[in-house]
Amino acid sequence: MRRCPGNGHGQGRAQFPTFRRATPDRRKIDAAQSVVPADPEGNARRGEDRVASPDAARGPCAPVRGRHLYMAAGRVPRAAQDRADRARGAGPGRCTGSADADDPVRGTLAEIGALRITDRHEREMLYGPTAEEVITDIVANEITSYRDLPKNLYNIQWKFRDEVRPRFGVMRGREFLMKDNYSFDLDYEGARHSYNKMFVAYLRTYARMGLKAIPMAADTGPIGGDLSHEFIILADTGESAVFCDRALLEMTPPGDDVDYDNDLQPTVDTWTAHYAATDDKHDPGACPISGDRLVTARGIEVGHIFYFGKKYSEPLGATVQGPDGQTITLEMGSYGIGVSRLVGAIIEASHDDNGIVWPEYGSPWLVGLINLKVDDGDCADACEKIYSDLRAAGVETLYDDRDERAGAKFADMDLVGIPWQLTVGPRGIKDGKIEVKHRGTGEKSEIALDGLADWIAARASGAAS
RNA sequence: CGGGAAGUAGCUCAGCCUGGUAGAGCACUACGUUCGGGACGUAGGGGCCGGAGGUUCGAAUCCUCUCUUCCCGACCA
Repeated sequence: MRRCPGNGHGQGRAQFPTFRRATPDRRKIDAAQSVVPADPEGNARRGEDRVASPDAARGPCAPVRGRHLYMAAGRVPRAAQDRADRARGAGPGRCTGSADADDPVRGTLAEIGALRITDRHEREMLYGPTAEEVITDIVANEITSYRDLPKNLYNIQWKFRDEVRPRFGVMRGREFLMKDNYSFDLDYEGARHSYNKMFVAYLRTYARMGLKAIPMAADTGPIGGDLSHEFIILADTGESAVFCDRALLEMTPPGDDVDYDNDLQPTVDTWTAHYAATDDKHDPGACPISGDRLVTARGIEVGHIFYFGKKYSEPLGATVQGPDGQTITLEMGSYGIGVSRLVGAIIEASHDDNGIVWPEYGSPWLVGLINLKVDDGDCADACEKIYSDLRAAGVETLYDDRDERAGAKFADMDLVGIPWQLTVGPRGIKDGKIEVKHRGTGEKSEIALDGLADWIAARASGAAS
């Protein structure tokens, strides 16, 4: 991101998008910029994702064949939001920031350091710095038996911070989408197992998004606790310097055969056995590994997990009754993923000279459909059918029906980086065939229209979640 | 809150040092050719050079002030 020439001056820094300039090709950069802005009027046009000819952007009266790419680009963060909403079920998040300070339960929030403020009506309020307190309070009120444990609750919401200096687009803004998990266990062993499960799950989650995330021992910071790891991905444009053992780069994340009920400690141990530290923890004078094993790079933090025991459960009274009638104070941990910044991180880690290379996990669309000749009846009919079939199958699709040159459409589709490209042109459609291209590998093949349903079914079950 | 840069065409920039009334690429308009991997030719349109003072016969250019933006640091996912 740092080298992408955009609207920046001097150093050539730019906002999103974040792939670096590989060639000084202004056309790509111009196109990239057109993809960026959240759509100015796209809200009214939600639901269909088509690429438009520039004509469409001129005014409401202009004939609309499709919609300009940037109209659809607001979908990237929106898709993340939608996914989050879907995962959460309907309705707004339950966890909000402020609470009445006079509430006896909330009162204990002050004891653990929550910020006390007075609002314009001179009411005393407490600002919850994190959702830990709220979640803990919910559990304290709702969970009363050891039989309900262990429990793992999650909270997905946009968070807001008074960021001193917002920069790098979605990487560091005043608002960001965050997913947090909170584990509740009866004892330390259980809590440690919960921690390990999330540790492994996060390794796999990042791997599925095409990211090599390296767990690094981290400060527990304001959340507290005595066990914590940051998940950092390496990118030239990372926000901070990181140092780690070369061996970590060669390790393979756990595969599909992980059994989360087994003891995961050995797996965690192998990942934490090697040296890895961010610059604020790295002391060049006291580095335990030799220079030839030490990798110096830049990293982006994409997740942070904590074990913090009874820090919140104790003061907030999150207890259950055990089998012997004893009161048990719960052991807790929390596990966060920066969802919105992941969008930027993925692009940093996955791009080439032609643009973004979205992994299937994380891509705003799974399929890009290109109509090479929009005024050809056969092509248009085929595309409409394919488009509706894909949508019916739940496959998120961007349909490029602009009246543009073929080359421009291919290049734009590569730039946007959608994993699968379906190309419909007069040459192939005569024989009932369309072209399939995979963005990541560049491999192209022809498939028959008849067989498309199977292809769609495979895609729909493969990557959608 | 400190430090450093930049403001000139829709966009990215050159011109400024050595004052003489503004250029390039892309984008845009028209016509023709082209049309399955970001086409080409010809002809065009478009800028009171961020703002205000000052120096000068003359200021984008030199001086002063001012506004805005960007970058770096502290902080943080």
